[in-house]
Amino acid sequence: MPLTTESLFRALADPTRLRCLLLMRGESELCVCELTHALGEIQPKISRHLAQLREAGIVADRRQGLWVYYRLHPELPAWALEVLRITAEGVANQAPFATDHTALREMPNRPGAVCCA
Amino acid sequence: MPLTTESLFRALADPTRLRCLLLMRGESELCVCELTHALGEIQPKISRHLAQLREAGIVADRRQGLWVYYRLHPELPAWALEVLRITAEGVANQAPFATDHTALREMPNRPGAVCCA
DNA sequence: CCCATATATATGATCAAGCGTATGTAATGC
DNA sequence: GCATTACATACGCTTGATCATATATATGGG
Repeated sequence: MPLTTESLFRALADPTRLRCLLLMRGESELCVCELTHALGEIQPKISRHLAQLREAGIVADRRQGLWVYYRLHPELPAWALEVLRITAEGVANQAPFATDHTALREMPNRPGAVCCA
Repeated sequence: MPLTTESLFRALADPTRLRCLLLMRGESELCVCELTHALGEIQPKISRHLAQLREAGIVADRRQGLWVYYRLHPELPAWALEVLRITAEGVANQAPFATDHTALREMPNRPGAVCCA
């Protein structure tokens, strides 16, 4: 079932989901605890929104050990990626999007960094 | 109050509103009866959605005689226009968006055409 | 097997979205 | 003033979104 405008824009309409997507767009993939830390939200809230994005076909997930990594779905249509790109540029200087990337980079003990450095 | 990602994407998430916006993007401005006819929906439904778009600052309206003409708000930020452009291209061949433009052009007695031709 | 960590889901409550029908308002012409 | 046309809004209803808290599941290490 292809991605509809309704399902994409409904996903982007919630700031929590949009923040996650814009973070994933910058990094190759992110686990739940990284997103939880970067956004400063509680884990069940992040997990529920990620489940919605997964069910809509907007993100893909991959389990590695204890961690589940999320990334933009590799088969996302080009127009959806363009919408994300335009949005990322449009909100680059706005809260809370602007601070999410720095909060992520300042996170201690990031799983990927710990085991693969 | 500037347009937020939340208010824009929430507006685009409803197919009725998105169809109206993509039609307005192609024409200079459209009155309610033109949108009602093009979409094949009842008038109060169109009117309620247009009110939401107006309150969100996404469209502007202008009364001329009996008719109220709606257009994309002239102060819409560039990134919002870009999102609309990408979306219009992405769904150009999909129902119901593809047929809306032709349904509009085949409408008899369009107000603008009647009085100004 | 038991425990700790990471993530997912269930629960119950609150709040907003969207709908069709009915009615209100605004402009025009007679 | 009255009727007509165009548009807006109120009402009652149903459905769905989001949340915080609590609990379940999964993996890896002792």
